[in-house]
Amino acid sequence: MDTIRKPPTMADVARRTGVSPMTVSRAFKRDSSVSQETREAVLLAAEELGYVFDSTASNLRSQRTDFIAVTIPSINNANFADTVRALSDRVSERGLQILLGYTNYDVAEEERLIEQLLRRKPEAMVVTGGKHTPRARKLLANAGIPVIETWDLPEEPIGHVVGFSNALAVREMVNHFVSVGYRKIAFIGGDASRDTRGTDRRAGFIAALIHHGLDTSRLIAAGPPPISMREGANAMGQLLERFPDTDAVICVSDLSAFGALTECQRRGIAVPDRIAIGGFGDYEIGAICVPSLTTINAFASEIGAKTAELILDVLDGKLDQPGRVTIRPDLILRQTSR
Amino acid sequence: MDTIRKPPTMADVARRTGVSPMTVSRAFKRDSSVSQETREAVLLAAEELGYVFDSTASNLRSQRTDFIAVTIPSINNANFADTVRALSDRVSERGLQILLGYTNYDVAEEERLIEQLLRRKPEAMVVTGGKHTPRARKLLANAGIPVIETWDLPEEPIGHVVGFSNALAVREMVNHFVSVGYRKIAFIGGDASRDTRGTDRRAGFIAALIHHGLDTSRLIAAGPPPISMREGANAMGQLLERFPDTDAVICVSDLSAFGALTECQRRGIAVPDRIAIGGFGDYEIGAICVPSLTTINAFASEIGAKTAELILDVLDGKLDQPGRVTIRPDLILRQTSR
DNA sequence: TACGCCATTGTTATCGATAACAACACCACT
DNA sequence: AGTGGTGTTGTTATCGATAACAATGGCGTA
Repeated sequence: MDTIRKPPTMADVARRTGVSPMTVSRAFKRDSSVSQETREAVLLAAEELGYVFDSTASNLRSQRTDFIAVTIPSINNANFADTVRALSDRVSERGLQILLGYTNYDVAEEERLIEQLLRRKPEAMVVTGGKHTPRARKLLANAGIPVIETWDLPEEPIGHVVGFSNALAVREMVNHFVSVGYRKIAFIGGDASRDTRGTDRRAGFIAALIHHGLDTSRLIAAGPPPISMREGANAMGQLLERFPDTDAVICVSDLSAFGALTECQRRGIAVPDRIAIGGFGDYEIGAICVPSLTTINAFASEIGAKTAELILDVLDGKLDQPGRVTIRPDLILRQTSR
Repeated sequence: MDTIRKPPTMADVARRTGVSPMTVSRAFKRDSSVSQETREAVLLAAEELGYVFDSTASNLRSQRTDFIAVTIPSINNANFADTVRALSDRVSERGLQILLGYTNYDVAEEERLIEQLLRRKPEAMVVTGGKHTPRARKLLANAGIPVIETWDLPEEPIGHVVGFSNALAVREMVNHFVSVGYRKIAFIGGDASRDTRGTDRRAGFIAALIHHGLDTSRLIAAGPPPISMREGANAMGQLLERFPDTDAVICVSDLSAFGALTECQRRGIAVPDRIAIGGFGDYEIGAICVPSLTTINAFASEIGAKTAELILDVLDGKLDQPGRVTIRPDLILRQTSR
């Protein structure tokens, strides 16, 4: 009859191998000083016993968890997913694991999430964006671990930064649109208060129009983030009714831009001949759809990779002052605009 | 001058509040027996000291981590992201946190990942798919925690199952296509050995064609997974050259189906008049694109929600035998087919 | 031969919260 | 007054791995 037995510990493996627990512990580390022979014997005994290494005990004693905590606004967004993937790929080579949480584009939720993640004692904390509640800032600043803000260039960074200026990127698109002759340019984005990157992009849009002396009233608020394809399509419908003479529209992301494009297709409106469309983020869909989307490549994967490098450098003690990596977004001209 | 001081512990908070560490511990739990007065005093002292609860110690002593480990093939896939989000939303209400890893559609990588995740002592383990290496199966079976296989209906489940038959779902689409008159039907999917759900879908496709006495040679292998828009477009190009008289094509996902659609648009081939297209997964893009995509809704979010409910039931001791939740995918007819 | 270095292994105390048990005060009810 | 229950707090030992230090044996070199 099977009795419910407790799972084996290192002590059990040690007994079976005829060594001390400490030797078992060393055998499970990569580069520690155990003879090849002993290590193999230990690992064999462990496999036979069905031993599974217990990180919780290791974490407490060694005061290391090998977690990298990451917050992103949404798990369903290909841009953020790309960043996380690049980050994860890079740090997992070093045995570090991503601990992921999403904020739903809400700074209050972000605060809760940050507090929860910090309890797990991660080695570093990566947050998306540079706007946080005062308490979240305080928690991060006092956590005693490297903090990296991404996808933004905050004026007063908490620690390290790997990002770009959302406002500047959109401004460059506007400059291009104006240079090729568009004058009645609209913006489709989310409600102002929530998605801070979206708000920055809209601010850059308005600033650029003012700079060119153009009308800034063509702003369509597509609801609370995330603004995806459906919201983009609806917003384009509103735009066409409220400002029928619009000759170009810039959308907060490629997803909404694609939605807007399809709405034009449904209404038989020629893109780009009657209205041009610009997106943001260089999602796969923008390169594939017909006509393909003019957009801005923000180098999502590169943000993740650079963040990983920065974290590894800090953990290795190679960097003792806050790092600031600035990404330069790229305007990609395709078929939805001149 | 600031000396580097160690972060405060419960003992520090206890001293400051004038109570025992145990009382502090209770104050940080939700429903434990501390007076409202004491709790507030403790939390105030904690806040003043900048105390952050240390999960690593709690995890070891209580033998609970409140982690739910989850493996998905790719973090960049909206279907799996939907499942994880629904799962996460449900379990986080109960203080459980998702520990996510991705396998890159590779069972060997899955094995490594499962081993790594089990070391963290999760309360339950959710895996995507029902095909695993023998060692992975053994690790899961011996882990002593609830195991839930999803997005599949394995013949010999390890533990619980929340899924559907990929083969059957595609078979139903084929049946519909045949019933409305399509006869030369092709399939676009990934290379056979990798993505097991994709392979199941192709198997269902072939079985259905055989049942109807139709030609089964129109199979396009679009490379190793993930098969996304670009691969779908390339595969459609191949299909049109190798089997120009094809009258319908079923794609392994909506992403590849959309890519295929755009290739037709680039070549001026009428959809669905000259060739019909079917997708899989009911991604947002399929509902928005023009023409909209005929597809199969596999209820990704529902899989996550049902998985969460199952986990909570098991952890509450309300379920002592393996659960098997079968999802019934839905054929959604839209504009890319009759 | 003697010395010291290196590789390998062992011993002891500890990381910080909490399970299990004990104790105390206070109140209601008989 | 005595009894029992409830709500609140305290005490002690412990979860399982490992940091820090110690010890051993083998080998090369002077």
